[in-house]
Amino acid sequence: MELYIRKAYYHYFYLFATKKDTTFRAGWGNLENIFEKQLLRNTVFLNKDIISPHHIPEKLPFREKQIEDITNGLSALINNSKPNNLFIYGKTGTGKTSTVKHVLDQLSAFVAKNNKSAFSCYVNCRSHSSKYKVLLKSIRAFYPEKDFLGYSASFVYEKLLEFANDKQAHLILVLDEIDKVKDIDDLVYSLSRGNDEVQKGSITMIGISNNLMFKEKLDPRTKSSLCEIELVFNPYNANELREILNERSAAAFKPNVVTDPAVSLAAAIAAQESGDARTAVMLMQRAGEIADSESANTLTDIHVEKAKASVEEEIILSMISTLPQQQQLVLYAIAQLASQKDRGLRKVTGEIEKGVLYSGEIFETYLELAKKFDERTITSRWYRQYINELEMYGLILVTASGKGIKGQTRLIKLGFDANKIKVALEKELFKQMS
DNA sequence: CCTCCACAGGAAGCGCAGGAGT
DNA sequence: ACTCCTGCGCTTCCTGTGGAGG
Repeated sequence: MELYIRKAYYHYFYLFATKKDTTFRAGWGNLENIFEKQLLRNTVFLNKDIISPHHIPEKLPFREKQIEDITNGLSALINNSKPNNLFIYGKTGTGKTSTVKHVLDQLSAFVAKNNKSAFSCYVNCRSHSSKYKVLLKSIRAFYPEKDFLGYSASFVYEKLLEFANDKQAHLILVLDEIDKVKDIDDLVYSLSRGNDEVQKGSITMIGISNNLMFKEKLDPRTKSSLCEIELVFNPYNANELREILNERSAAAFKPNVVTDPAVSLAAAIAAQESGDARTAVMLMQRAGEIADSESANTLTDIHVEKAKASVEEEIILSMISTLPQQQQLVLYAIAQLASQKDRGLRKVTGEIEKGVLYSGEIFETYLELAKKFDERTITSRWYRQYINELEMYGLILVTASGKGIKGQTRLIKLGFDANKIKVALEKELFKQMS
């Protein structure tokens, strides 16, 4: 199968290479017109970037206290003493990263003005998931002209200390998603040791995590040195989300485009899901796109309602695309069983619900599916592990079996619409088969 | 009350990949 | 270039649990 695709690919390139001189250039004239048209097209947006989830706003409403706390924690370096390490916890979309970046921006502006020596470096530990990788990433930020790839971990570490010592610098390492670092105890120990060794500068860690359990798993010594100051970012409530959206909408959309019910609905949906500002912002952005496609002049709650389905789909898709293939098959087995009519009409806590499945029957279906797809199978033990993970991700709901059911099993229900998940999984699984 | 059922989930260990040390 | 080490995904084996049924 792969061979055929590769052949088709070459064929395509062959055509492209030979024909581009004629067709491609001939198309230029049209291309300009398309963009011209795009430019003239009516849009509700003023600046779309501001309503994108990646945008970091200058003002962070409802985070004044956290900003103050972080600033206080770091303020020691103004007097050339060593700041405290910080540990920040909060669910996704509660503004942890934005707030920290905001404070560091302010700090670097202050430092430049007042001739202080402080450097900060942001490391996302999802992609830099070991002590070595974290050190490498930070040393690159401090010596941008030199590449230390290939040097040993201890050398990179010494180089970091040397930098702090030579420049009498205060280094601030922001470790986002710090729970992803495998040898976290080692990293924290080294960095706090380093902090003691540096004479006039300092090394400060700001750990960010959305996993509260992570803290409990740490070595007690690691915990006490990393969590010198602890901050919790609570989820936004609907009112706060509404205000955030209002503020951003004012800059992102043209005046008098966004209606109040639209903002209220987007805030309500996001607050209900998790208090996640990212979801709220995504909803507004998508609603704007939908309004554009309808050539509407105002953005109403109907657009937001439509955006909800699309945003939800996107979240599901991004979630399941990161799952291992076998786990996708397990989820597919659940979706398939749940989408069968009148399947799993079972009593849960007194009430009859639809689509409630036994753990055992899902495993059997999974085995059949794997056979059909010609894939290897995992054992039932690991299958249970996968089920637990799927529950953690919120893709399925799990309850323990009670009276009326023989033996001890678990009742499993999909967290989202079965057909939507099925379609998304088919896309994903088919992609991997080829 | 005992036994069976239908699982849950802990512990140990195995093979592999990839990084570190030499 | 080579060994050694370690984390990861997974299997094997096992003990535990709560209800049905005799």
